[in-house]
Amino acid sequence: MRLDRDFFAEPAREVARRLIGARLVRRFDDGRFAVGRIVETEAYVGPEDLACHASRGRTARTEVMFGPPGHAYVFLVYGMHHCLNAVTDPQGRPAAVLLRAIEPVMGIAAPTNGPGRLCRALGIDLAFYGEDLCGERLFVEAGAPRAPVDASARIGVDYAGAWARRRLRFSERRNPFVSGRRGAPRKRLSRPGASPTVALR
DNA sequence: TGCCGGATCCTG
DNA sequence: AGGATCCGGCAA
Repeated sequence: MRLDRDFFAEPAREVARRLIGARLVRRFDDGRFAVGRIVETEAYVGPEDLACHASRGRTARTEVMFGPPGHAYVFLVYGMHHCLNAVTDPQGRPAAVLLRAIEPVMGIAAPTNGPGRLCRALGIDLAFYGEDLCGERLFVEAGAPRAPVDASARIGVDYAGAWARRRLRFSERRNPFVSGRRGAPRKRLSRPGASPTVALR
């Protein structure tokens, strides 16, 4: 069942939590589909949230967040990567949920762990700014998480003071497609004098 | 009109 | 650990 606009009209935190396990569907112009289970999200809860772009006012870039929910807020970061958000909350209250990672289900043969990779894999760029997420090219189907949903601090928003510490990031526990530490621990193969205990995650 | 910084990713 | 790379926002 496809998620309708009412689903997105709820507070960003709720929507972010409920999107874990749902399926993101991208329909390309040639009719082919790409589908992924959403396994990681972040809530940007409103103008008072110093990590939310809308906290710096209503501008051309943030305009879509002030409009009706269920539309795409896409922006460019670091000059090369796109990020896909779903606008949430009732119209007039600017808030959104960043889609950070999906688990490939169908028609995906590229990394999808991380917001930039997700957009690249699905062919999403600034042309999708304002796209209706209850439309034909991009939509979401209901689905439930398969494991407990963890809440943690959002990534890359250290500048936001106390807001950076709020646990507004949601991820499906132990899902390997969640962004962040990939595969084995970074470098620590053996520490001199370390006890021979096995890897500690 | 110019400049600065970023909700990231990849390579060395 | 550092560089790529470019758009929006704000200062001038």
